Amino acid sequence: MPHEPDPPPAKRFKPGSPFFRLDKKPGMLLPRAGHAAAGVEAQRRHLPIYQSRTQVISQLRQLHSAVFIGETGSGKTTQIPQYLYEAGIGRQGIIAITQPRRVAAISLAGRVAEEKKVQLGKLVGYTVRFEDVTSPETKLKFMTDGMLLREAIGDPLLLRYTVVILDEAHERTVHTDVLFGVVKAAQRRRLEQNKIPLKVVVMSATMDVDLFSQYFNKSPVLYLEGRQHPIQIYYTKQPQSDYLQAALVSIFQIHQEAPSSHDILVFLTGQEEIEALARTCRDISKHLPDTSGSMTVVPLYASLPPAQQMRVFLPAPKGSRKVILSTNIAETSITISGIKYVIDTGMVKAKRFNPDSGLEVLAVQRVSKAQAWQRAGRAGREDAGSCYRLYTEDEFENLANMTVPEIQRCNLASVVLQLLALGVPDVLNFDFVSKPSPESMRTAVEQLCILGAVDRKDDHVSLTPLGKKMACFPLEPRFSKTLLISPDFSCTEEILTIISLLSVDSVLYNPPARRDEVISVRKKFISSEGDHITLLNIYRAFKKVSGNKDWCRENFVNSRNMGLVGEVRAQLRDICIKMNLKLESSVCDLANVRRCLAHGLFMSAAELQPDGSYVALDTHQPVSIHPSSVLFQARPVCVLFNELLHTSRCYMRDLCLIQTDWLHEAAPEYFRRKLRAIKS
DNA sequence: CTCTCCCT
Repeated sequence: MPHEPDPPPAKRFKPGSPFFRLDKKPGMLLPRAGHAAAGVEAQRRHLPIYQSRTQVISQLRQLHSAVFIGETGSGKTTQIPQYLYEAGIGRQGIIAITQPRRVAAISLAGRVAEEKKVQLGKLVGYTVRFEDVTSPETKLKFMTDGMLLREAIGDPLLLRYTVVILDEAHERTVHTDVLFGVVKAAQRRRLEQNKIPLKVVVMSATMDVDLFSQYFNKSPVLYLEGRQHPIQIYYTKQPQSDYLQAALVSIFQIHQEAPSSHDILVFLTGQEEIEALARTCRDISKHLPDTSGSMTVVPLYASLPPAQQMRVFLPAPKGSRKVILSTNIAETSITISGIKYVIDTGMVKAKRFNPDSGLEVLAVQRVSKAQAWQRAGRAGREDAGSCYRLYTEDEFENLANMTVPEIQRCNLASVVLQLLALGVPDVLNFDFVSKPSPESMRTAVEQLCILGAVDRKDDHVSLTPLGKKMACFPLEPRFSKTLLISPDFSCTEEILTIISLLSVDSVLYNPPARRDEVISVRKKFISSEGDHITLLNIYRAFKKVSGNKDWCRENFVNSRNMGLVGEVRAQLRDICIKMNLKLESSVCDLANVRRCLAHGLFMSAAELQPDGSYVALDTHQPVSIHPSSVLFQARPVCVLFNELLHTSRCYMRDLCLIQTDWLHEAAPEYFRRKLRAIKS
């Protein structure tokens, strides 16, 4: 290398402030409770929240809406629902507690059922997609936020519920954000109609809850202290130009100095980076003197097969240090015990949405302060820990306070369709906590118009009969549309399979280290008609061996995701049957299947240009075939794509070969307008 | 010449 290497950043660490939040708002300040004893009841009494039980109950009795700030370990999520129930608040109906993630809903319900000494599914239950463990006796119901939203379509006033607790509100998922508006409207309308009132409780782990409080008519904010152990924060003295190099140096500095039982968790941005750093760490640790002890490097990201993901929970061999290299999956979704050190690169890969181009951009960007605190917190779950931030304190101060809510970063077609199905009178002016831009709302309405899901007269938007049917499917509008027109092409069974495959994470597992093997084993499934048909072939082969796990391993198929495909397919098929859709199969005529796809997905099409490049027909922007596509080497004249993703270039992912004239027969008016737009 | 993460 021509340049002198950067001096190791870890040498320049200086101690920062320990992890104490001094900006506590007035409210209920609780002393730290002693250590939890055995016995479920005793453990409940030892939670920090227990000592303010009476206050919490009396507040909740009086208030229509309340906002809680609860630190990690405060016990808010398991205790507040029980306090409400035990105090007889909202006994006429059900207390719903929403979670952004399925596993959280399931495990919390299990925990509370244990505490109440009842069988799960009786008094305490949960509802997530594909699983409803509730009964008529259920009064405390943990559910995913998406599930409550689905239920709201049939019951916009949420009349089954007397209390809705929106937990993890700081994460600002689209579902939670839409629910804010739904529960607020339900609360108001129930009051107007003299129905049983709806209590709303918002729970957040971060301090900046003014927005929530303002939104719910300035409802009071109550503070609950947690049981987070102190975390020493370190910053670098100088900004780092290469966060990977900085991470590497920090890992080995800790490795040289700390006892081998102290595990390290490193936050990185993606699979490729993680696998590369894993390789480097293993190489270096092999060449260290024996005195420094060995190192067990474990990669962690979502597309890893389940068996490999489980490795993060296994203790390292005696005398070896566990180093986990993870994406933001370890920020919230997966909790690993024994982490003493967190190394935060300060970077994350995240999606942004450009409403003008309709383009989603996946880019490496800086985390928010809230995210940085979340990452640091992963070091203090059982004991005091340390967090090494690979950026300066100034850089930290310049980070955004909160991550931009997802609703301002995604395509809103589904959201708008859902709101219309809920009977929201004026969608364009829906009362969001954080408004998405008017352009992205307009883009969504326009997309739904083109699909025939909505009618627009001046500023009034309404659902068409087709749109009403589309909203019944838990799918993106373009997919429900494709499914609904599939009987015209006598291929509903094939479309069900393809859409299920496209709406879960990829069923293909591509370990970079075994690339040649993957290519040779996948050959037998590949179709010159594109990725959709290739996926269909894989699904059919999977069915033929009845989902055999060994077959999956040999063929680099992710069996968990493939299992999910089966569940999604069964659910969609049930909805089709309820709608009296004719379920026919077009086993051999796959051209017919592709023609059906063209009729539903015509908005995502691209055409080959004379110079060999591609242009998206909707936005006219230059696009390229993603190298993972089976059509990467081919030069198809006209294709559909499942997704546009802007990374190093603007890539089309999952392509399907089609004929250009199918597009014109599918949406003549739309393409006539597009042509006029090109000419002018 | 390559894919953050959830969810109905």
